[in-house]
Amino acid sequence: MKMKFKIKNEFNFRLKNNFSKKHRLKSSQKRLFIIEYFLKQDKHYSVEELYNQIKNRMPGIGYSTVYRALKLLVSRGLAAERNFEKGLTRFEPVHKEGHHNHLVCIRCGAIIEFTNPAIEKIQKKIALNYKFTVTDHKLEIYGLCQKCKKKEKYQ
Amino acid sequence: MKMKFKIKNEFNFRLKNNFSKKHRLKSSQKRLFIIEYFLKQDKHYSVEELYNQIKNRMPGIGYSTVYRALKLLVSRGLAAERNFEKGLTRFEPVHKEGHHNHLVCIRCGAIIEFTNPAIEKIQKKIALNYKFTVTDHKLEIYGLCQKCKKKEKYQ
DNA sequence: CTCATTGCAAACGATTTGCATACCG
DNA sequence: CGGTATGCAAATCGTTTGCAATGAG
Repeated sequence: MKMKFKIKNEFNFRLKNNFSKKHRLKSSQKRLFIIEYFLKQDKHYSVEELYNQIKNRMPGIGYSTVYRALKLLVSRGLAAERNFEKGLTRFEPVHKEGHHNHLVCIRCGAIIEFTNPAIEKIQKKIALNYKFTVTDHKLEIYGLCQKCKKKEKYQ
Repeated sequence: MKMKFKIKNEFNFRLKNNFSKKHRLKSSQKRLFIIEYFLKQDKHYSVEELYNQIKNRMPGIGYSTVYRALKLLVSRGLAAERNFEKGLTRFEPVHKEGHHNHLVCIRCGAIIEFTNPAIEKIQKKIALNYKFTVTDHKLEIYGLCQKCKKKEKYQ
């Protein structure tokens, strides 16, 4: 059973181009499934989390296959690695520019992305000030989300 | 040979108070040496880096002693853990409030701290907007520092 | 003396890799 | 067929801990 490669969106388009053409990858069934699932979910997965979810939907899959698929996406600029918690890498799909900011709930782990032009602007100014050429940046605000705040109250 | 505990600055003052009194730690010679060295240098050390430097100055010291001294500082609020690179924890002295922002050179690893009231303000606004209670935040700008930019040119 | 601290080696958890096998075009 | 992708188990790397020995008050 082969999987047809449909160009549903920009992701798949970029995948097709980058994978098949540029690097002559054979885009196996398994890899495609992992990648599509990951991109579709659009969450911040650790390798293990993604592996567990994929495993249920496609039994027999190996941890390293998931791991390597994610690494592949990173190397092609289609995913980014994050280190919210120490000792654990999370992967997020790279949709577009500007998604470098996160609100992270320290209790339930919820992650909210946001963009803010004002902050971007200030960052550029600061970098300029120190004569830095910016390649990347990230802003993370840690705290309690609304839900967890309420829970804390009644404990 | 015993080491006298002099109150040179706020750090030592807090150390003395927190360590000796509150927790009845015996502040051994080795631990004091590590802590003083770490605080004086005021850099972003990994355990290993600090260990290597200390080892030269105080042979026979063990890795875990350095590790535990750093953890101790963190638990007393005198140091903070950072995860600039993945899989590696760096420790920085906590001098005062507001030092949560860093410029990190991706080539030479140089780290510059900075504060910016405007950014702090915007962060608060964003958190409020999502009904988050902020406990911590960090902003990291990655790029090439002036020196490394020049080097790149002539390679 | 009593309890904290230390060094070592071993345990740990996440990440990465070597290799034989399966898969793809 | 010739090279890529996969699964497994083992290697790696940073971090953490158990424990017997040492040090401090």
